Amino acid sequence: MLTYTKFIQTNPFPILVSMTHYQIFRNIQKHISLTEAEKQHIISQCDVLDIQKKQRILEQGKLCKKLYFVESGSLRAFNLSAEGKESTIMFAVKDWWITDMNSFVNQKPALLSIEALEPCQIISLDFHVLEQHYQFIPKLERFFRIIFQNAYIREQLRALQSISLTTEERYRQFVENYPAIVEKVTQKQIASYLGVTPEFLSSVKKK
Amino acid sequence: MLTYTKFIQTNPFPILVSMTHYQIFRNIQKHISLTEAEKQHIISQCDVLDIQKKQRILEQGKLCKKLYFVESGSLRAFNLSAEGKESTIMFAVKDWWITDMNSFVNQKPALLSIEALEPCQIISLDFHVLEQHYQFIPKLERFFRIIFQNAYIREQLRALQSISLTTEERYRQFVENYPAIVEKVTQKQIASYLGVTPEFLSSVKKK
DNA sequence: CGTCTATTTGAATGTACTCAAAAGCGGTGG
DNA sequence: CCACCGCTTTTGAGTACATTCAAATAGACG
Repeated sequence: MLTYTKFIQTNPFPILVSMTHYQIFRNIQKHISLTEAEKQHIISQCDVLDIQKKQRILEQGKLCKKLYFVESGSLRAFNLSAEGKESTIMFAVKDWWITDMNSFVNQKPALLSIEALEPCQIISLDFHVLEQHYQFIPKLERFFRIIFQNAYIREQLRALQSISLTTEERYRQFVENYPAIVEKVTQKQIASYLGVTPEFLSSVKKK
Repeated sequence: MLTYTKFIQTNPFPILVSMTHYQIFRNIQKHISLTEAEKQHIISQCDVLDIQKKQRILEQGKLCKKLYFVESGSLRAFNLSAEGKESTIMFAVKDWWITDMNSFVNQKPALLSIEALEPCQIISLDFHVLEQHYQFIPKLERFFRIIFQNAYIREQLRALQSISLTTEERYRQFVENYPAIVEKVTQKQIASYLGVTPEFLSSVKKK
C-alpha cells in the first residue's frame, strides 16, 4: 500500500522553495494546514496552465477529468441547449475552484463548457491524482468537505432566490454579492446566469 | 485532548447489539465503513425522535443547531417571504439528510422552516457533537465530503434546469427524478418547489 | 478605420400571475 | 355513516412579466 512516507522517500530533492506564492495553498490553508512537504507533493502532481481569453478548458459532451483552481483571471461555465440558448451556471474569479462537478465526480459527459473571460493562470488537478491525495493527505477530505459544504449552501440560496425573487431583485443581489464578477463579465452573460434574455435585463436596469 | 480510545474506555458497557437496524448506518456505510463501536459511539450522542404530521423541527428565523437524518416518513423545508409566499427548497424522504445548512454551519438565523408531511422518525445530530465526531472519526470527513459533493451537484443541476427549461419540462423532470417524493406531497407543494403558482401548475398539467 | 459583438429600444406575442369562484377530497364530529 | 369543514385543485377573465424579432446605437478590438 502506498503511504505518504513513501512519497517523501521517492522524492530525492531537498525541499527548498516555499510554496506560499501559490494562491491555491493560501486557499487550502484557510481551512486546514499543510506542511511544505505536502505542498510540494501536491504541486508536483498538478499542472499550472496559462490560458488565453476565450480558450476552453472543458467542452460540453466530453468527459471532465480535471478540477481547476483559478490563480488569476476569470472563467465562465455554461450550458448550450439544443435550441442554441446559453445558460451560465457559474463564474469563477481568482481564488475559486471550478469544474463540471457531475462530470468530474461521476465520469459522465459534461453538461458544461468552461471558457476563459480573460487571460488566466489556472491549476489543474487530475481526478485520479485527487483520489490518491485523499489517501495520502486525509486532511484534504476535510478541506473539500468544507468547500462542498459552502458550495451547496451557495447553490441552495441561489435556488431559493431564483424561485422567490423577481428578476430585478435577483440582479441587485448578484451585483451586491459578486462585485468582483460584475467587473469582468458582460451584461449578456449576467442575463444568461439569471435566466433572462439580455433585452429584458437591459429594460430592468433602465428603471 | 479527547481521543476515540478514551471514549471506548469511558463506556463501561460491552457492545452487544448491532446497530444495523438503523437506516442511518446503512446510509453512512454506502461510502465509508464503521465498526460496531463507532456506530455505538455515534448513536449514543444522537437523539432519535418521533414527530407528527405538520410538526416543525425548525422554525424560520431561529438558529438551527441540528442536522437531521430521516429514518422514516417525509419532510419539507420552505421559506416564507414577507409577502406570505411559500417557497419549498427541498423535500426529504426516508434515507435523506435535511437541515438549513447555512444556519447549521454558520450559526446564522434560519431562512427555512422544516415540517413533517407525515409521521416521521428522525435522528438528530447536534452541531458541536458533529464537530467532535469529525475529530474522533475522521472517516466522517470523507463521508460528508461525498454527501455535500452530491448535494452540490444536485443543486447545480437544479439551477441549470430552473434557468434553461420551461415549467412543463421542469415538472416532468421532477416527477421522473423524484417519484418517491411525488407520492407524498401535494401539487401546491410541488408548485412552490418549482417556483410557480398552484393555478399555473394545474393548467400546465392539463395539457 | 472598419468589423464584430453588445446593448438599447420598441412592437407584437406568449408565459405566468392575480383574483374570484366552483368543484373535489379527506378528515372529523355528530 | 353521513354531513360538514377546511384545504386543495380546477377553471376562467383580466393583468403583468418576459420573450421574440427587428432595427438602431454604442463599444471593443484588431
